[in-house]
Amino acid sequence: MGKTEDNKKKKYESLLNTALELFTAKGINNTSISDIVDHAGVAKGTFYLYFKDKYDIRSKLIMHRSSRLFIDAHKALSQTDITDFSEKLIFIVDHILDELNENRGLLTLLYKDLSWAVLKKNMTIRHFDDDVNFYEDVYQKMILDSGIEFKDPEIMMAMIFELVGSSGYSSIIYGEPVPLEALKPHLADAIRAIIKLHLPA
Amino acid sequence: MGKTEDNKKKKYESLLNTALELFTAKGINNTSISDIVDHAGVAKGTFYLYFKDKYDIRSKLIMHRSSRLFIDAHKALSQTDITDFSEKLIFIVDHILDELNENRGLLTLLYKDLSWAVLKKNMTIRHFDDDVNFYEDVYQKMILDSGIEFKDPEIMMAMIFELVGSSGYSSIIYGEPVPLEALKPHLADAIRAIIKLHLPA
Amino acid sequence: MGKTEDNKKKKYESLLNTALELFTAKGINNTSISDIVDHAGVAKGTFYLYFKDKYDIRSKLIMHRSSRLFIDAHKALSQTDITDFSEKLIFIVDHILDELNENRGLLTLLYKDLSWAVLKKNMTIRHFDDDVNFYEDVYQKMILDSGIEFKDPEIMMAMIFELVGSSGYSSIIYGEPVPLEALKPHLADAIRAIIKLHLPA
Amino acid sequence: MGKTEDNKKKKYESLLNTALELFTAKGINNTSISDIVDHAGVAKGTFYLYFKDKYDIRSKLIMHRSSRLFIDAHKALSQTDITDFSEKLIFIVDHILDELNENRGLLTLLYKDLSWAVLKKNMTIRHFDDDVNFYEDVYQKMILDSGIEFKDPEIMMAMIFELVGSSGYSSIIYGEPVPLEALKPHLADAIRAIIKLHLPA
DNA sequence: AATGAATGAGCTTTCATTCAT
DNA sequence: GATGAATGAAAGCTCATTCAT
Repeated sequence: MGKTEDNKKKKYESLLNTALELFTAKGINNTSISDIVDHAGVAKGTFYLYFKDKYDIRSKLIMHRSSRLFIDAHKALSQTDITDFSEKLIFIVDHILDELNENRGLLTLLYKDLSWAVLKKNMTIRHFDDDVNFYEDVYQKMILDSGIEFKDPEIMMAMIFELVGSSGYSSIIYGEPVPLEALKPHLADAIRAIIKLHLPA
Repeated sequence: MGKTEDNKKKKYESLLNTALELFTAKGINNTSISDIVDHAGVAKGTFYLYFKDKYDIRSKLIMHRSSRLFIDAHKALSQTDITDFSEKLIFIVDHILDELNENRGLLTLLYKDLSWAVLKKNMTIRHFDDDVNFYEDVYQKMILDSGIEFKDPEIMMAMIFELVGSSGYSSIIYGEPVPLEALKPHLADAIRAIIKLHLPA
Repeated sequence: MGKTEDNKKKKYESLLNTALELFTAKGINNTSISDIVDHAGVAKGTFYLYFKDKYDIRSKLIMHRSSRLFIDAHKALSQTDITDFSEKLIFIVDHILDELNENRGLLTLLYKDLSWAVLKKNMTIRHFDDDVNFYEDVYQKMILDSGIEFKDPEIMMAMIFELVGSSGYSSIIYGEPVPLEALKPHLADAIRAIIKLHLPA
Repeated sequence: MGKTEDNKKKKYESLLNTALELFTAKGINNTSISDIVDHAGVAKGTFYLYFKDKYDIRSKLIMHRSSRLFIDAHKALSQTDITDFSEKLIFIVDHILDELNENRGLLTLLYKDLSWAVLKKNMTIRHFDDDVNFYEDVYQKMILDSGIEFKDPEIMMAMIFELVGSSGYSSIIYGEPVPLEALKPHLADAIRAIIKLHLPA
């Protein structure tokens, strides 16, 4: 890799990381591009070499970071000996919720703009070498491995995703209706119940 | 009510209604206070007599409008002869989703800032004479009427609320994972399953 | 006139006058709105209360100042006892050229954007109380007074206007093909010749 | 011509042609050097190897293109059997106006910065092998051929040039005071009248 | 000669807020 | 209470120019 190429990557990543910090700390509305470049130590014009605007860098961040959440959860799962499909999914859910609980800034960033629809559409774009498509690479493989022929597996996944995301957000950020640890078993029950609804007759 | 009093109310409501129109049409970020007062036909200074800022008027709007959604749904329910608790809840859910489907601007406004936590906390403030507290006035009464002693009724309601809100949003706005009409039966099944989980042993 | 009203007029005129000074001194391309408001002693936002942008203030200036040139020339004419139509026109031309020769900044500002087409179209708008429509108020009256029924009087006027404006500009700014005083008699001859072409058969 | 030499010429001309396209399409103020190099397919730095700035490339363009107008007109003239001096000039004028009418972008580019003064001064610089000096190579030869000893032939030419340029611009761009075809005979008459003024006694 | 990443001064424009009337 | 002219900080964005490669 040439010196220039190297430098470019450095600046690009510096901008991404800085933006994440500021977005999670102050929110995107209160973060200006001047803020970002100042903290990243690059000139203002440089920002526009890599990103269209604030919302461009945000969406790149969201996709990259949400991918990482799924990858991490999946890695952790592979080091357990859980075999049941439901329990696998619950493990992943718990793992992701724990990570978000540790990093509430990230949760806030992701939550506002990450629905199942957005995730599914964008997960196919690999922003970095290690981006993964959860729906295709992980979820569908898990279903295949389970040997079960679910009815409407995508709707099933979408409902679980929305339930977990939305309830998890409320629980972590507001402690409502109960704190995360208290919510988890209820979520697990609900997930099992939703999966059961989609088992073949 | 005096003439002055009358005039005050008029200006106040003009501001509220105009803000709703503009927020739903252009989003809150792209709506300025100048926009609001211009369209409302009052002077700029007048805005500050009634509201602290843009976010103040928004939160007042959200509470008022979400209340109305529940009131309308509940009124419609009272004109049916549905008696089963699950079916009542499903009726309310369908009714609200239909209204939001008709008014997607409102959905967008409400969605980002309306979680179970916010709703529960704010529903106790009556902004207008006809505001209603769904959780206390409607939901708890429905439970009482059902004669069932649910386990953790608030967690049950919260999960249903988050599942419906989040999935409904994706479905209405993006058509993902399926359009609203196709989603409804799946949501109904999921709601019944969640309720079942909370039936007394 | 109220105090506020008075103040408004003051600021508006301050902006106009300052803009003229700067445009003539540095050219419009090298004059920023910051420049204008700084020199005019008003806040930046104030500029936008009165003008859309730099080009809006320019066009208002052009119309106002070109009107004044014609008014001044006409006033001066009325204090002579010239009766012949051609000589009247030549007097006006000389007078205007002399004024522009004294104020080359104004000439530069006017020249690039003031054609017969623009002048005719805009002269009907009265930007200030004393704006005058040269074509309707002055020129047509002069024709009437002359008692002559010219062929195509508008084309005649347009050609004279363009010839004088364009040659005058070159002469004043570049001294080409000859300095103004040397050019005047040639222009006078050409004007008489053009007028002669439009005399009735 | 070596390969490198060849390549240089190619880049230079690519820049010139691209600049002309963009200037005529969007105006010089709205054309950036980035625009030019992007469309020309060369690197940004390369621009500065050949031109000082935007205005440098413009003035080179103006001279080159205005030369071509006169060359083309003169070539066309040589294929007619017009012998009279006035009619020759009128033919050239008509020819140039027709070309500019077909290419209004070029007209706009030329008009703002092309007075008799500029033309005369710059026409002596040969930017390309085929550049021609209208004043020296064409006009003075035409006068010689006519056998007439005009009074002040340069002033005569300058006035005709300014009259035609300025009236033609208004007519083509704004249709004022009349469209080009209607203007032509009036211009021809005016040209003949001006020439007549400069015939020897 | 040619490149194009990087710069940062400087631009236009918006807009929440104030306060004299 | 109601007004709306005035403010000026701060935003997003552009772009001519440089210079290491």
